[in-house]
Amino acid sequence: MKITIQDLANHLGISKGTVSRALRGYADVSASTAKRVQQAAKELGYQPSAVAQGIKTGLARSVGLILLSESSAASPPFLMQFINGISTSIAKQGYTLTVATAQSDAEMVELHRDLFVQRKVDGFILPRTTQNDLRIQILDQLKAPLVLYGQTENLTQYSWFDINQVECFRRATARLLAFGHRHFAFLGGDAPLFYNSLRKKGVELGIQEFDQGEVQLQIFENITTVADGLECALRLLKSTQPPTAFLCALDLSALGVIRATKQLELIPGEHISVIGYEGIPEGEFSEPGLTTFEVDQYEAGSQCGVKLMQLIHEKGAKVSGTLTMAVLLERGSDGPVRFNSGELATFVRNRRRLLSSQDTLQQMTEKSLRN
Amino acid sequence: MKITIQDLANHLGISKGTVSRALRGYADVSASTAKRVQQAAKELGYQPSAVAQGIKTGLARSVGLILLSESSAASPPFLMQFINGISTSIAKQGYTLTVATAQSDAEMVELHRDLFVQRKVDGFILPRTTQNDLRIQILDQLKAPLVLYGQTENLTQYSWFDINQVECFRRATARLLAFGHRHFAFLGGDAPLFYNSLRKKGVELGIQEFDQGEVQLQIFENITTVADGLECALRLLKSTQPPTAFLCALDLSALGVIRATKQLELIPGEHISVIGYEGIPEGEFSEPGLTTFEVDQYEAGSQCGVKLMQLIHEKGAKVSGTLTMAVLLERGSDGPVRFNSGELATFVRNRRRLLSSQDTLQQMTEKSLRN
DNA sequence: AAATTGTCCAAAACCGGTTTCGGCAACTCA
DNA sequence: TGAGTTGCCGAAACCGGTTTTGGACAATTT
Repeated sequence: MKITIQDLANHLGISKGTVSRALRGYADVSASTAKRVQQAAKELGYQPSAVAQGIKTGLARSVGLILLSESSAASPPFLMQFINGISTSIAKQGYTLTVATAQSDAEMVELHRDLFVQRKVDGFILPRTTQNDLRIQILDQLKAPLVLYGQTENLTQYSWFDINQVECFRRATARLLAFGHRHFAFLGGDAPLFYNSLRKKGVELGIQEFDQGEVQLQIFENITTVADGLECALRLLKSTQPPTAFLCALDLSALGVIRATKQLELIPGEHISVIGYEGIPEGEFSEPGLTTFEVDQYEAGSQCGVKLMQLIHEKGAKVSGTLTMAVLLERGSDGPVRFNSGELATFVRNRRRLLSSQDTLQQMTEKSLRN
Repeated sequence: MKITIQDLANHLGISKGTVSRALRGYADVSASTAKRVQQAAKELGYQPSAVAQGIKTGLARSVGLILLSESSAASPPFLMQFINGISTSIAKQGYTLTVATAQSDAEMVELHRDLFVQRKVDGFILPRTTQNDLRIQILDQLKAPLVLYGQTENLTQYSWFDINQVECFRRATARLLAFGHRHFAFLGGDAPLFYNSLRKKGVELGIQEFDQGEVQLQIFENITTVADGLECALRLLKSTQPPTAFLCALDLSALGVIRATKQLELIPGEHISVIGYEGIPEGEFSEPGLTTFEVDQYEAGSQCGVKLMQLIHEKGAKVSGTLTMAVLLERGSDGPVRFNSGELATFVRNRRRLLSSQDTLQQMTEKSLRN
């Protein structure tokens, strides 16, 4: 059914070795024979089996990307563009992307090991790096090529690509300080992931640079969904010392904060300020638009792919790290401070009284209508 | 570096053929030898190379999923769960998922051909099926196993999995008719894709069953984003014969409709009704929550994976189609009709007059403040 | 004219597995 | 005791490529 190199050789009346050398461009094949072979290969639609090639070269011509399925009740927004970037950048060298999902950290490690020892992939891209990443440990043992999307400790031994998140959050903080804000909340994301410490560090750095002893910062962790952000912001805004500026590690939680302001009939960008990070499409359509850092996930995937190709092909290739910036999208969710924390607390308290009296009014109206 | 079957055989002082047979569970190996081999394999961490295995069996133990990158400025919301479903269901038989992206339809077809001819994958899952799918044509020629996620014409020759979208939209339409709505808009999605015709058919069927000659239906196509839905709904609501019920092929466009109502200060579920399809997470957090059909993408991926495994392994396996239902999530965006189309038009007209006079007022205020 | 060099290709070895084949030793049965 | 089974395993063939080796022949040099 499928045509093999032997079929092609028979068809041309030459040996399969010659066919192979002709197709791979060796010099010891006459130009005329080479042309004849290439012609015939095209006509008969012959393409060498990647599997058979792999056995001699020891390469599967595929790279692995393993995702934790648990984390993704909502799909990681970055996924499609990231995959697209990887896939496109490695396609040039005939590589494809193998995607697998693990249900737990333990399975994650196993999967990396198995895929590599079974030669299903030649290397890995590791997103969502942690402080002490178990995947890195096992892949180190196996001497498997890897590229990190994100940073970790002891970075010098690995190739990696990342956004300068410390700088992003430093700038975001400086921006809000310049707007006059003095009471901050940092809504962190997945605590075990390295990005979280970087974003937090950026905030702390920004405040430290300013430092006049008057700045308040409250820090929260594991605020990863809209619901989390909503709940956290509601609690804070109802407190006696509410922050006037919310720095969110993730756009999703920032959208939750905006939703909380809606419930209290506060206006983001006016009564309070919110800045997110990632640049998910929904941020453009919230009311007001979410000020955030837009990350180019295609570029990230692409760079990771290129770096991994270098490690796999150029033996003795140096590892390399790259840090780029995300772009600040200035939309409407942040702005000059209007209330300080105390004033905001009072404002919210009055609003809630008003709202609940409206509720009561509405309940009374409805009740009277039902009777 | 990597341990081969020969290494293992030498280590045990037996032939590699015996090692292979022992590991694959042949009966003509003594129980004691088999145990010894398995023990040693575990200790030395030997796992057979999938590449080398593949050359004899002719299988790559991987299935292909090729995505059109152009379509995904926003990531297809379904992606992560779908991938998770496929990956998990095929992992049992040692299969992995190969994901590639194409930039155009032509490249899409090429990629399918090349990946199969090069034996990088043993079969394909085809999402986003069209009426006359080019991918199917080429894979037919190659006799490549395939499973459709979605339907197409001449379904009997293929294995496929799909949601009964006709029935979903028939029910949605019947529901809105029962609520008293008589003026409908159907906001279709990608016109070339087969799902679009199915969802439209469901709407038409629902209306036809009811048919008292008084129902109006306006149909639109290629409304695939929030922005599209917003723009389309604004235009419709400002018209002289606005629909009171919006049936949206996609949740994203339904969210756009809801946003349009916000701009006009209409209340979805009260002044108009909106129903979506897909069950994206954002639908839960809109105000009001979006009534929609929730599709289990994990299940979809899983079923596609299982069907494909059957086609690849059980030779002479029958093709099979499966149709399941999505679950209607009754949230707040639809409800009993309040205005008929004419009344709604008047209502909107008055609202707009009011809003623009507010705008003018605000402009005047601002102007006076500036002076 | 003989020796050397260069060109081109067939043959064979190899990659790491799987599977078939055949043979030895031990056992069964008449 | 001898023929026929059976259990177990080594040897070898095979899968579809790549790469090395070696040889035939022509062209060039001496």
